[in-house]
Amino acid sequence: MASTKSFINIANKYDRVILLIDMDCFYCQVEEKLEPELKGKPIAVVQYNAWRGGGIIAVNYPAREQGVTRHMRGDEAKEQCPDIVLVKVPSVREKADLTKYREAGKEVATVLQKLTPLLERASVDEAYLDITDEVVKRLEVMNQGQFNLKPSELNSTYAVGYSNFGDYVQEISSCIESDTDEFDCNDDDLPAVKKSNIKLLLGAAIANEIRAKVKEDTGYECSAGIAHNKILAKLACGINKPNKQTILPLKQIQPLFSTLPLGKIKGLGGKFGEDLCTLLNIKFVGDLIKFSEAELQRRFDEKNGSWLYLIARGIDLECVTPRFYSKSIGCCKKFPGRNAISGIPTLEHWLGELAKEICERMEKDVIENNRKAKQMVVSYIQEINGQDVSSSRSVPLSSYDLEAMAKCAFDVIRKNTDLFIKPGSDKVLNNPLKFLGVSVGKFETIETNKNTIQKLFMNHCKKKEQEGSTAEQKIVTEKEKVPEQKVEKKSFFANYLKKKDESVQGSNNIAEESAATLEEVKSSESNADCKESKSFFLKAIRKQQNSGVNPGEMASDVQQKSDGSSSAALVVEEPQAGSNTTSVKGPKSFFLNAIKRKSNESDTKTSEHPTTEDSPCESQVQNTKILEAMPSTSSASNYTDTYAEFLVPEPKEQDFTTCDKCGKKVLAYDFQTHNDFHFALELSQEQREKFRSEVKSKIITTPPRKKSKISSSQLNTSKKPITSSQPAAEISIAKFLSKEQPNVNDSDETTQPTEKCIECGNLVPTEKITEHLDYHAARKIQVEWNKQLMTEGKQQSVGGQITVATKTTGPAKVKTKNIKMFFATQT
DNA sequence: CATGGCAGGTAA
DNA sequence: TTACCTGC
Ligand SMILES: Nc1ccn([C@H]2C[C@H](O)[C@@H](COP(=O)(O)OP(=O)(O)OP(=O)(O)O)O2)c(=O)n1
Ligand SMILES: [Mg+2]
Ligand SMILES: [Mg+2]
Repeated sequence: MASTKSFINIANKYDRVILLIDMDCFYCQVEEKLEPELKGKPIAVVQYNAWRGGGIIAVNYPAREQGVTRHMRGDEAKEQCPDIVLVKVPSVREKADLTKYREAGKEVATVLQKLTPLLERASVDEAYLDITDEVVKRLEVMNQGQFNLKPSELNSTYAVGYSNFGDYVQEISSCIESDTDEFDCNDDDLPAVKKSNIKLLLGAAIANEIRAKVKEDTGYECSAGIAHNKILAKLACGINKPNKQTILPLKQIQPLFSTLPLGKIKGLGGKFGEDLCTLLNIKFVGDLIKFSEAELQRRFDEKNGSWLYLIARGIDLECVTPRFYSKSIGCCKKFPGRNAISGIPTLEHWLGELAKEICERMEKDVIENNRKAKQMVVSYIQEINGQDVSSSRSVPLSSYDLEAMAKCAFDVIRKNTDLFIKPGSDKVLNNPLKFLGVSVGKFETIETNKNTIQKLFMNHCKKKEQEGSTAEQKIVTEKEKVPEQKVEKKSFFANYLKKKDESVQGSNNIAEESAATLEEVKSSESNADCKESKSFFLKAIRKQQNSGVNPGEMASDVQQKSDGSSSAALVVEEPQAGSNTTSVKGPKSFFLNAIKRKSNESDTKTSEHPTTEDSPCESQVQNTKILEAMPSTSSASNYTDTYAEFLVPEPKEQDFTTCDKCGKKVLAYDFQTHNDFHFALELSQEQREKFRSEVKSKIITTPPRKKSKISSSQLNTSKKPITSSQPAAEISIAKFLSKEQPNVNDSDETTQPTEKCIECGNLVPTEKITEHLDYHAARKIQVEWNKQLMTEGKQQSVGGQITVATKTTGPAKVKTKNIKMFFATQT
């Protein structure tokens, strides 16, 4: 198994152009799209509004203006902003269900994937895109004299360090012209540094196209960061939001870092970042630069030390690893405080609910992605002697059956708990559970008899295409490994599968996992075949169609090692996926009692249950025979009481629930405990005494109250200082310091081969021609830019054009701004 | 007792 | 493999 992450060579540190696309207030946008009347109003998305109005997990921008933030309770938000509309996350099976946001995220990612092969989803609402290839192509087009970048393509773009974006563009050309400010870049004298700004600018144009397409296809708005690596792209993205994009130019990194709190860097926002600040007595990212790599490695560890050393310099070598689908499917629920699960029937109930959700999502996943999870992980937190102890156990997963999974999860917890059942009882847990989680992962592609051979050939054909299209990589040996006797069929399969590829592409069935790895991808970039005016989108689409493979591993010429990347095998559609053994709803029913009783008695509980009695699982289970896998659960006792409050997912404004047993009014969030109390009452007197005495002793022996969490196996970690050093490359930057047009041969010191520039007719050393052409490219950008500025007087139309480009009907801002404002001033 | 429900990555 | 960290 390739260890997920891979890294580029440091020599290519500035070569890539990376985008980070992050949706604006994503869950809110999802809700606004579903309920368009919400647009423009302040809204927030909450889950579980019963307690203090629920917890806010997303806030739209109008609401942010009024000071509403994530982490607030719904009630606080109402206080802060009385007009706010609180939208609830759907509750399914008495727990928050995030399906609609996952689906929306996938919809967006699908658009991105179509445009950019090398995509890594980083969360439900963001993705990294490596667009180096496309940028390089456009650069070549520019250098051939077919210039195509217009200022309007850089609408909504910002550059860190420039209050007016036009200044940035202007400076790019003057920078290349006079070259003097390459001085402050005491970095390697790489041509990459010179190309940096132009590449980023082209990246911004591409980002704009991508964002426009996302808006067009999905209706959602997003922001983007444009930089030479993932860390900086992510950082940049957050600087201007919403619906904006931000370039982080090389030369603005250090100025930015000098006042940027360390915690703003992804990965340093937690304890590690805190430790860093304390141990090194620093506050800002820029403060890191004074430490040698060796010292950082000594104080932390080798890996972190090197990483920090580079980060301080704005360098991050992590590849964009192509990944569209998640590696795991999980769900979990907390049972805080007095909601802790203390009865076995309650535990069974919740494991059943969690397993049910997992099963449903897995069934969708198997159809969509043609893969099966091979492992299940059960996580839980139990309170032991007043301390929260978290554990997780993994088990091999062979069946997708709800009951089997639930029973398995139950057994896992039981077997890994020293004292599972309270002594003297058969239903009371010795250690209340405060958290339950079930997740599945370790997916493997389904190999049916039918498609195994097909895929074999598919992969084979793809490899062949790759070899043909990229470079002179042979791997002939591997090719010849294919059984000879099947050679005849080969062409047939190739054609057949190619067709398949195309149709499957459209439905985005791309599996990222596959075996083919190429050692070195040459950065030839000498392909002059693609003609000028072909659109980015057309090219992207054509690329996809040409090879059924996810072109990810080829996508970047600067990605020298593709060991961690994938040549995705396309998934063959399987019309009868459901007919397999996957959805066996057998007669065995571990939790039948729980489910049955819930159905039977739900009407006797607090009246208004919007329950799921008609769900196929339950009705089916009801009609099947009982197999009592868990003897201890067989006896009656009204355990539905123990989770009754969760059967009322929407208690509206009722903070109180009436207890059926004693008629008392009980705080809703105390109800589970209250019912556990009744549950305890039903136990024998003797058991109860025991129970109480233990509770007492617990209270007595519990000192002031610790909030610490511990794990079942305690061990102390110590640091491992390892040192190594690395010489820094020193290359002169003098050769970039010419005046006027750079690189032009003004003296005859030459035995060098030269070339006549198609732009200016000057003779330029052949090896410098690209660089020289960059200069012209930059000039042209400026000229175009200035043209735009010239017509400022009547620019209203242009401004309108630009703002209308996104088709927003909303508050028509910017209307009366002059053209400078068009480039958006930063705050 | 109170963000909660996710998901990915790493050390040991 | 498990516990923990980090971030959305
Ligand atoms: N602690 C968190 C953070 C975020 N989310 C969800 C809700 C968000 O809408 C979505 C994306 O998270 P972001 O951090 O990207 O925040 P938003 O997209 O909401 O806002 P922004 O415009 O700042 O990106 O993930 C969540 O459930 N819990
Ligand atoms: Mg977002
Ligand atoms: Mg995000």
